[in-house]
Amino acid sequence: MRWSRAFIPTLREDPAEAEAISHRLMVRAGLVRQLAAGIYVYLPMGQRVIDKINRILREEIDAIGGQEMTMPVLHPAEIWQTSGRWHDIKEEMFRLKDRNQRDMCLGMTHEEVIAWLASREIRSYRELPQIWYQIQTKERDEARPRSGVLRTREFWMKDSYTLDVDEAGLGKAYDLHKEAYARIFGRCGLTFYVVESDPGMMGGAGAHEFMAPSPAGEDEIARCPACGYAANIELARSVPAPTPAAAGPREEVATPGVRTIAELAGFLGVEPAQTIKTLLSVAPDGPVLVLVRGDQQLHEKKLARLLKAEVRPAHPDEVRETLGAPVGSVGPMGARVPILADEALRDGVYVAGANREGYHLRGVRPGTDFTVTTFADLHVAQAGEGCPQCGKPIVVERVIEVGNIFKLGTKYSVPLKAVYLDEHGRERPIVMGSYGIGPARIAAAAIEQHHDADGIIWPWAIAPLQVHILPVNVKDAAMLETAEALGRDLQAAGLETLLDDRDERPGVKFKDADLLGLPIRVTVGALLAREGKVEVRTRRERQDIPVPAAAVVERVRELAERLAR
RNA sequence: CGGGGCGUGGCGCAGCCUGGUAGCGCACCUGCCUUGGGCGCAGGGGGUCGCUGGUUCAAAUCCAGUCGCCCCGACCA
Repeated sequence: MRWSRAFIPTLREDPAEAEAISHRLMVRAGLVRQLAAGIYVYLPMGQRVIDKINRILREEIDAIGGQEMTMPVLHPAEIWQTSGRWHDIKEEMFRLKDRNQRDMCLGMTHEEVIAWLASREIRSYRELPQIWYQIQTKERDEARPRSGVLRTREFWMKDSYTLDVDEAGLGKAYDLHKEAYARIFGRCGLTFYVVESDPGMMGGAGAHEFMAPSPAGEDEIARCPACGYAANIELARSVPAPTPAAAGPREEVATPGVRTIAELAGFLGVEPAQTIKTLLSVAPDGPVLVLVRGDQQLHEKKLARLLKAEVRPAHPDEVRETLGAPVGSVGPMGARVPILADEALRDGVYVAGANREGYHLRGVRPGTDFTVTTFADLHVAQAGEGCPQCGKPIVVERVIEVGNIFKLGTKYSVPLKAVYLDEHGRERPIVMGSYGIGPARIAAAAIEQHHDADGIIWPWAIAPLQVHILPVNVKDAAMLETAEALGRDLQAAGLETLLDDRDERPGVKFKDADLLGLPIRVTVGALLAREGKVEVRTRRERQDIPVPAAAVVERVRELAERLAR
């Protein structure tokens, strides 16, 4: 490929709207352009990266028995009404009507279509298992698209679905995907973790996410470097340090003006961990009192999961109405609503609000002084707390979710009547799994993990092209001819090349080469006339190695082998 | 949906507070020059200042509305 005839619109400066590193570099290197919030055009270099990733996806999913198909983006409302998600999902689904006023929507995912297909075509256990997949765009009206290509309203997704006769079959299909995913992300050059995740509205029995660590990520995980425990922060467990012992009888103390845990601890000279944080939450069935230790944060997702319902914090006037005291002075004593307490509060003696404005109680023992309806894990796991498996300190990291796998079970097959006859002639629902990977997120995560101040450093397997040939001065006939000859030779050797034949100053071309980040660069410059040599360097090491022109293919091959690992 | 910010040639920005008819850098075009890290000189093209309405003799500038984009939070199958 010749740069002079290619469309690679690089930018000298960072675009104003781009914040995340991958966003800035993808725009500056001419990979993508934004059409609207969360809607992107993939330019030729960006498309090549996506193609490379998709090729790896196809190879690995095919290898576990996946069969590629293509499903529609436009769906009739019926199948979504049947599964119940037409109503469960709100503004996030793009909805429209056709000319006959029939309800339609744009596909956010394809469980319904798969279940519909299976319901019509699968009859017998003899036809199972199946692994079906597609690589296609998904449409979701995201509340807030952000970080360039990391969270968009239209995005590519490799989504596969498994159909099995029973849970055991699903387990096998699930494990096959888990292994395939690890190979995929490894091949793409990503550092990643496999973490336990919340199945959420996908429903079902189990789920994992594949997470690429990066400060640009939107999710957090807790993991244990010692034993390998890893989970999304939404369900990560942790063992907080024991509550410091406290002596003294139960007594009411005046705490004028104290509103926060920090103020309370400071005022009374106790540790935050020796206090109880009392929060009133409102669930559909009414208010509940939620207690966490003063040094902990309530995780609303955990609370919602426990109550199996959406919850919201109570308004200050609701707090006063329910407990007879303002927010800063409330506590569990005497409360006439269900009390949910974090497990860290099973033991210990605490300071808690007295439900009387300006007063707190010392010497409060949960379970003794008041009745806890349910003890549960309700706190946010924090760095340094104990691993739930081995007790060693956990770490908390920001990550980009690059893939997820769900055990769906029969959540979609039952309503959509995707059933088969087993060997005894009994009708049974198909057991499903669903598995997603976002190719654009892989690309962005790779950039987040592999870049320097000057640009992208592409992992070999997903680089748009492999070798950047850079004649320093194209008006020098010998340089240009040598560069062209090298391009032909390298291509003949099976390598993908970009020849920067533009009549630009060397500095401009060097900067662009660093920005685009092809793994290997061959510079044809003054050394050619002097010694008959050109220079070969890797983008990562940036160390020029003089090589006789005739030995370039050999040298590049060696480097390629090393870079491809 | 709550909070904050920004819309001025292709890109990045100044001008706005204190109204007087638009400027800088880069990019682009022409010529000369230069060629190992975003050269130099000279000349040139390109903008209804997001949109609508209002105030005013006069609006990029003041007022109202509206649209778009970004960031934080909520949300996220």
